[in-house]
Amino acid sequence: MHFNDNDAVGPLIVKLEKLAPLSDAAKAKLKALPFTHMAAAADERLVREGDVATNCCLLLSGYACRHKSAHDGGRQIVSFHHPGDVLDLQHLLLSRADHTVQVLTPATYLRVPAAALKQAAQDHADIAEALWRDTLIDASVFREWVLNVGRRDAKSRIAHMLCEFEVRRKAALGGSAKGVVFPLTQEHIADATGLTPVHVNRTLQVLRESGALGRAGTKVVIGDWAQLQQIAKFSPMYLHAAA
Amino acid sequence: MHFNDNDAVGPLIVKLEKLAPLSDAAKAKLKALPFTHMAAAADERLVREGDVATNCCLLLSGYACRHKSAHDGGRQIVSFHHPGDVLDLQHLLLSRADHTVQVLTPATYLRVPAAALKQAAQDHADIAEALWRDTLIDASVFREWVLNVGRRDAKSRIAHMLCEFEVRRKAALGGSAKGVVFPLTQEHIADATGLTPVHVNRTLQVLRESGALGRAGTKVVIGDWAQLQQIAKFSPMYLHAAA
DNA sequence: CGTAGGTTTGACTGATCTCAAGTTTGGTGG
DNA sequence: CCACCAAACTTGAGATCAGTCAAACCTACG
Repeated sequence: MHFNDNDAVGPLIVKLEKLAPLSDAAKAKLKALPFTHMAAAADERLVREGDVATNCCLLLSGYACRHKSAHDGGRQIVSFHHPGDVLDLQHLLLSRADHTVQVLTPATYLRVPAAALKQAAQDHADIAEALWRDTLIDASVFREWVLNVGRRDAKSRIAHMLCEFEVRRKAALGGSAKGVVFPLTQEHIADATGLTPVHVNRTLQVLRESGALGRAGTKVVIGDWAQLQQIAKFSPMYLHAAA
Repeated sequence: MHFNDNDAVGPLIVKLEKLAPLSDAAKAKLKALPFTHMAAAADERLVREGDVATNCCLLLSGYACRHKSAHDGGRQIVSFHHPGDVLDLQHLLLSRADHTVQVLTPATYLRVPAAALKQAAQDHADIAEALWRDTLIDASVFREWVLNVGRRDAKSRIAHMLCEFEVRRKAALGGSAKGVVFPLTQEHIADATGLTPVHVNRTLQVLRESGALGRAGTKVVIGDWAQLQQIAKFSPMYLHAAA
């Protein structure tokens, strides 16, 4: 199922041009990349911790996360991903996956052989720069998560995680924050913040009482965006304008 | 104080060759890099969070760390560094520092203009690959830290952090684990693990009682390396053989 | 409607934090 | 070599945040 219509890799080019200017030759190279359109059901795993990964995935629709497991079975989500994100660029140079990639919702994505993308980066310094910058921003976000999980209390920790999610969602999809529904269960939030689902539940109640958050059925929604950022002491510098 | 003796960048070449094979042309390019020999007193900051950073630092001797501050003043160390490490490769492509770089001990390092190193990477795909791989391993280590801080209890958390430190120290400097003295205060350990110094103190006592750790004056030393790894459930896969 | 997954609640436990003294250590200057 | 000092480490008691376990309760969806 190899297409070569130019539109399919469009989201990749859009993404990379935000990171570094691309020459026409580089864009042509990207358009010539082999790829496969894929669909994933909710909760499907794209890569498993310990696998040898030979593909990179460009998320087209839906949401995904990356997570690791502690020895006792505890799960830690280390990042969330939005449409347009490349999920596993580290597999260009590190073949053994140190974490699992899993979609949260039904999703579609483009699967590109890592070797082909790596070759594109070797041939075009501007492609390499864009991809490299993307991975550096990734690393900056991980650093912030270490701080978030290590040094903030439950309330600001959850608020901070949701702020980041919203800023990145908006960068990918546009729209305004008010009323945004997060595609997350309380268990996802717990796994991302290093808290238990029970404590997340209680903390969300507090955040709802203050109006910072609201609810849409069973899902969390933003109530007051300014207040949520205030509670989180959120400052998006660490995203390096990936936003 | 610009040298051009070939030996000075030797540690950089040694480091990068562990990450990717380098052509002779690439090595020549690295040897021609402009640099300055620097010395830092204990606790000196090389880069401050928020700075525009225009240099990269290759640590020659001594130890360093990177850390971020929470709004309430809480400090979170996000990585430790050993001789041979490049401290801030992210500044090749992200000019604004999202964290502080600080030495732990008196140290010497080579300061290289980021622009020159970036140019070297653009001219030589093998240099780019080695540097990129280094930053990807960095990111993998951050993911492990998120897990460590988010999902392990104080005892295994501290043990895990010390295991990583020792594996990386050994990769940089060689020698055996038994009796290794960590150049860390209990406050450093607390800042790296998201615990308070008081609780670190109490937990270290437990680890000493079991024999996993010992002491040399006021500093922590490894008592029983196998037991320490067992307590941490330490598995070095995430270091991607940076070890 | 029935069901499974997700959420909520209560009561209790426990790990870690806080604050506020001490005590030891390692370096420094006399 | 000793006395002193600052930094680092220890200790205790009490407070709290977050975890555990177990049972209900929703709510989306087939």
